Amino acid sequence: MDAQQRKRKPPFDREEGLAKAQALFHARGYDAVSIADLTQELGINPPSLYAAYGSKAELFERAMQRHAAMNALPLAKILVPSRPPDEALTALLVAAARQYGADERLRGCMVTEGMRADDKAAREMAHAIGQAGADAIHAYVAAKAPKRARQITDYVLVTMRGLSSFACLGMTQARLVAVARLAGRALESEFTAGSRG
Amino acid sequence: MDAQQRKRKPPFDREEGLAKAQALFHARGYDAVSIADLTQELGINPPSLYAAYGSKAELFERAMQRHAAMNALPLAKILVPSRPPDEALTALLVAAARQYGADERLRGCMVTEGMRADDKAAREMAHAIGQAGADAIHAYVAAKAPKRARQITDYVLVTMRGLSSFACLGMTQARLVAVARLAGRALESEFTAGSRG
DNA sequence: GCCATTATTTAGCGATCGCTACATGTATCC
DNA sequence: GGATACATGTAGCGATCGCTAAATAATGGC
Repeated sequence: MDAQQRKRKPPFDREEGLAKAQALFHARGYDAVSIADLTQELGINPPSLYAAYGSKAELFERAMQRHAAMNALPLAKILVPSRPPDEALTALLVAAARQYGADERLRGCMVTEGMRADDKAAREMAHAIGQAGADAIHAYVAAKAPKRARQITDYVLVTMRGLSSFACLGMTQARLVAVARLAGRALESEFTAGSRG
Repeated sequence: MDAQQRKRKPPFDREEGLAKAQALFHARGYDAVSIADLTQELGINPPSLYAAYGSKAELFERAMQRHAAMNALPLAKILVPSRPPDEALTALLVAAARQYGADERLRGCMVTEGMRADDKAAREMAHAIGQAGADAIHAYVAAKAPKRARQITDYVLVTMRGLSSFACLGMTQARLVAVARLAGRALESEFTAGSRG
């Protein structure tokens, strides 16, 4: 350590850093991404990260919010009330399958997968963010089949959860979409008047 | 450390220890269970654990094998060739839903959830063990609808994966079973001669 | 009795975890 | 210029991770 001076880089781009963190968390999941991974990817040191984002959990939360804002499925466009509900929900499943298998590195649903993190705080953040989407689907279904809304919503969410998991496991987009289409067939007779209760 | 003598307990029961480890891994998942958790639960010290089971990953593998041997779904009894295949596969989904939601603490499928562990070795062990079940289902389906075997098998596995995840998230057994039954409806028209492909 | 084997004990290894104290540098106000 | 605010740098905190070396106690063969 001779005549070495400490150099300082200009302040780093927080939005760009958040985008990189989002990609890392999405690709590997909350628990498998360390602070060291993040600081290396963002090209900064830990104090800068904490000054900018507060903590690993808060950074994860902001990354999920960014993901939800930029990559969320267009529920409002897919679940239009004028559409036959079985067709609309099938379209939702297919759209999810497409997105979950679209990017080779960012597979599955970041929020949905986050719900199964080992860290409790991360889990709860993911659950809170995911609840909004679940509520939207439930509200749509309830308008079409009030008595069976919970079961149908459960089914759609379970299928999406399975699609996300298999996407993370490497299933191709084509196979995911084929599964989504087949899954939609279970809904075909669910919205006819008085069907099954 | 006065006149304190080192006392030694009798050798611990390895099978009982494996059972306890199995429960721990099932309840919390591979990554979230530490060696300290295991040694405390088994009432032993780390060297005893390593002498008996080799490593954390090997212990996990043996726990999964034990789980598969004792708690596996009775595929051979459910997927009997004489049964209508849509009915048999629905029964499989329902049986899975029942099992995944049966025990308050041991929710979901240990093997299936293990496939998503952060640790690579654990993931691969779970994948290898789970492959046997997937192959069995595929073989059954292929005997009934060779051309659509992969898609139908994918659908069944995705649904089971979703059921396991939601079981881990706390969904009641009744709701899981209802989802399984609804999921089965997608299969009703898949095995009629020449349907869709 | 006596040794070899086996299983336990205490104690701690090196690595990594999330996170932070403190000093150094730059920018902004006056 | 000088003071203040702030973001960066180095360095390292205490805790936990999976795992193990070395010493001690029980066991079985002879």
